[in-house]
Amino acid sequence: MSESSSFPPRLLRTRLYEQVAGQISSWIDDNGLRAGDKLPPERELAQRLGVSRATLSQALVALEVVGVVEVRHGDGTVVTARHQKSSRIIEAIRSHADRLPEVIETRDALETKIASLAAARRTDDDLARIDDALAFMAADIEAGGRGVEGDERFHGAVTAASHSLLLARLMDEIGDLIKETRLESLGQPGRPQDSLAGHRAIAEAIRAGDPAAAAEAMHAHVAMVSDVAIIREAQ
Amino acid sequence: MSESSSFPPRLLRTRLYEQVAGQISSWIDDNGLRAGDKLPPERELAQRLGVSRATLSQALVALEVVGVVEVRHGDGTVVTARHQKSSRIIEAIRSHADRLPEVIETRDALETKIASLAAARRTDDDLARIDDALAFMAADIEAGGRGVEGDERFHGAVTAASHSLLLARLMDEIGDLIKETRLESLGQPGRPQDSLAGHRAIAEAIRAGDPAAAAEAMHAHVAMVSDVAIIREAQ
DNA sequence: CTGGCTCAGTGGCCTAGCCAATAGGACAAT
DNA sequence: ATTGTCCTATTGGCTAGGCCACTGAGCCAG
Repeated sequence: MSESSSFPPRLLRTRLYEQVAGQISSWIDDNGLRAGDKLPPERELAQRLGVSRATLSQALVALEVVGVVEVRHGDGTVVTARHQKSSRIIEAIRSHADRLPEVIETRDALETKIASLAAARRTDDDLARIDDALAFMAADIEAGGRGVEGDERFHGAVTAASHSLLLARLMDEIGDLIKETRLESLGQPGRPQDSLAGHRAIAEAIRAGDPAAAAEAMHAHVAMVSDVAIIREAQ
Repeated sequence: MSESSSFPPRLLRTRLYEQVAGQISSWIDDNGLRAGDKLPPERELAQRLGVSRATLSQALVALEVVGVVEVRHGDGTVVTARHQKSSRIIEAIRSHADRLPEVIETRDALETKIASLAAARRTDDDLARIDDALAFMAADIEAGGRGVEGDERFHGAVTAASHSLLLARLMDEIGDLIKETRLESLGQPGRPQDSLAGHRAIAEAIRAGDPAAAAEAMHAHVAMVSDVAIIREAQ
């Protein structure tokens, strides 16, 4: 019983510190604060936001971990240089649907390399996992599914086969973004089969231990996904 | 007056919540807790660690932001599936010096793509910034420097010219790691000049608007850096 | 000009306590 | 048997108020 993915919005419950962190963050933007600028003292800030100092403190910890501010004992809280970057970028991209091409580009850059490394380094176990993913996707499509999960597993298995923690980490980083493109792509009629064929070509190149062929196959595969996204764009 | 880099260890001052977060994190590892497993109640945990509930709460916020745990009101605190991933990876890589090749690989994947995009999209302003960086590096080397900052500026300018927020974000992500390889590479005698020559080749391809040539030039450049790193490895 | 001192401002952390959400059991209704 | 309702112990959310520790700036003696 394949579950429809649109269920109750799972009404999010925010903790107070999250709201506070968000407000501070946007306050920083709105007032154009730059790196080095100071935030108001905790006591004042807490009062202005209507929360206790303890809660405000939690919010500051969160912002500190994310790298937006730096809390200096005895001195004050200052805005960091890294602000603007990191996490906000993901949001920015998510909001601009016309950023989709960027996701494709990035995916192409990473996965092409990953495929060639996988071809050079894959162990038999890696290969087995790749085949498993392929079989899973085939069965799903056979049963009328879109093969979304199989697709995800396949790319995960190939990434693992590349034996590069760093590349895996970056793929994980943009994982959510990729998932969106995946859903769009596999939603097109006939796409799942095409995608499966692409996967098979990639798998064969990896099995043969041919880096160049693997890279080329992966590039072609990503390009196929790209078509869809760009077509949607043009609408 | 170039400063010797070995100064007082700048004794780090940790906040209590950081220590607590660290302890909890390693406690999770040591006891082999898996996704879904529960942590002890806050009251008990705080007492065991000898801190107040407020401080423990900050630590949990930090761990939550990083994605190690999920705090559920009224239920408890559970370990997340994402544990092991993300932030820990960077540390793991930093500690294993033999991971350097991974950095090179990743850099190659990203920058090759960035170079080709830059060739296709660069504006005149982008080009001007690239030339500025080139000139800066040349002047630095002329004056006996190693051109470290110029190198950094150059790659930053090329990244900007690619006009891809996502790729820029990922480059930023591994920026620290790259910086280390940069220092190693440019420390070799004769390297700065070679590096500068490589940059010029890249810049010309971008100026000419030739994506394939730019990609190739960047690939060759990264490969050159790679040589050094691998040689060090073999020692 | 340098070094030591003081002091006001600011964050770090704690204690104590009430409020709110959740899970799970008891029990009624079906 | 199954389902729905209510109760309650457990557990996190948040606040209030207070003391301690650190920082930076100004002052003063050398």
